[in-house]
Amino acid sequence: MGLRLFNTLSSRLEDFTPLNDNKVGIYTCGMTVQGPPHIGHIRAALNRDVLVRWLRYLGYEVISVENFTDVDDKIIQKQKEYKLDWRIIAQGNIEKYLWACDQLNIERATVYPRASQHIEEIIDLVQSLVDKGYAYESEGDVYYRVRNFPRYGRLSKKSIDELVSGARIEPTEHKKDPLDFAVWKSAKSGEPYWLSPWGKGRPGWHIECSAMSMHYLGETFDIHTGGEDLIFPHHENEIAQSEAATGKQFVRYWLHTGWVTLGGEKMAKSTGHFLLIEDLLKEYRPNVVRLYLLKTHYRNQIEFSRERLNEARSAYLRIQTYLHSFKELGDIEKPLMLEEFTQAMNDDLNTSRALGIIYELIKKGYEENDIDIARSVKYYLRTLGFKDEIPEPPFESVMIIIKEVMERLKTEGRTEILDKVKDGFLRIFEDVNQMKDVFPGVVGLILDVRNMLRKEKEYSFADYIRSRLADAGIQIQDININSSTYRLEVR
RNA sequence: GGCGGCAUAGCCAAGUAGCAAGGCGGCGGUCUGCAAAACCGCUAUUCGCCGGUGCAAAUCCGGCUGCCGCCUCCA
Repeated sequence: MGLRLFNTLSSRLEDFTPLNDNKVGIYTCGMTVQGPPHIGHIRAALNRDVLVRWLRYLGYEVISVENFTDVDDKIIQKQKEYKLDWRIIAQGNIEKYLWACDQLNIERATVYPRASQHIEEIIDLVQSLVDKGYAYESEGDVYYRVRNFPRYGRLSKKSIDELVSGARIEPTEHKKDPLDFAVWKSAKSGEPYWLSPWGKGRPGWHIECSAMSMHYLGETFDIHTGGEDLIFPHHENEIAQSEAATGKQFVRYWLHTGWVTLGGEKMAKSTGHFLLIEDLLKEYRPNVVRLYLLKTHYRNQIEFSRERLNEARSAYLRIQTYLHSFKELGDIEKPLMLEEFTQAMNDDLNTSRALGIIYELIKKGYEENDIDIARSVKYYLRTLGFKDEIPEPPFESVMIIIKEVMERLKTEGRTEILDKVKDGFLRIFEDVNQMKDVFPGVVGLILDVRNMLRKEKEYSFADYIRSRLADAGIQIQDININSSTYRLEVR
């Protein structure tokens, strides 16, 4: 069975078939960039990343578009607040967002259009809505006439009549009906503006996504993703605008990501109740954050919690420990348990189940000591977008440690061991071309010294060496009294 | 108030009709001078509550309870 996705439009799982052969167009509602990204934004981006990766894995050619809404009421407010041009604020937040995405190994979208770069398309779209009678001008604003679009509410499962009670008209607005929403807003003095048939103004929120998505992906395209909170009114309005203008179906599959909550409540910029991704990444490795987020199915709510993140860190460490127990891993063409993994991912991107398969493989890997199992684990981690992490040998630290050890041997008068270390050094350097190749030999030498000390029950010295190596990111495991092995920590 | 979602072990989380994946934690063990390491084993006769359908239900239907969200800016 092929890929099945949960479509918000139908509220059910549907078989996925692209509009054009194997080409898939995806539009993701990115941020309104009046503030820096928090973990909720990143969850949505990560979800898109996993989807795009999986579609490509299945052999589809994907064009992925993710927008930045850089002109809206909020950013204009910030401009006044900070006395900074809105473009500076937008640029700063866009950079932070892309930085965080890169950190998390979220593949870049094919294109990142900004509302302000597509004013022409937006004006054309507004004009076409006016021409068709779906929008009207009123004192420099242009409003979409919701009641003219019978399918309004289909995505969010709302009826127009239910909406009436909640709808309001702000004192600054000139709507004919409280349900109507602005597609073009006239500019007040000091606000950014573009020239339009309705005077100086700027796009309303919603219209930019219709204009940009159709510009890059066509009037009908395959997948539109975003956070659950965008279903209403944002995506509902996008559908209304786009379908009214073209007379065609706008989007075929609507996918929505569940919340990240904090203290049981939804994170939101508007309430100041959120955790910046920048701060989170100071505490947790990107792969740990990815594991934490993928452990729950994308449509479910996730409670943000350090305990959960710490759990993810333990689990991640276990995966890494397993993989790093192989010196040279290599790749595999056809991994084990491929059918199970494929089924899980095809079932609406069930990453939770997919991760379960990875853990099963690791367990089996230890039992059977089969390198193909480790290669399969690596293969699946990559498929899910985890960064390959190969620990850097801490060469400098090791050189400092061996110097310390030699000095201590000297002061304690252990010339016998000291001589062995010197001999060992000569042997290491006899057959080496590059300094970094010396690393395993030097660590081995330190471990030999430690084992000699252990044999003599010089435990405090031995434990000192163990702890110095641990400081440098080298974890020792004693096999027996004569030999020890080590593993490098990923830092 | 209207609409929608969720409720599975100590915690997290898959599973949507046929013996309850997995992770974290905990306990026991192997190894060890010790271990914070590593591995192995154990850890839900039961899926919020009540009733129904059915050979069979966590899974379908009805009711109840609790939590969350949307209806206003929001990923």
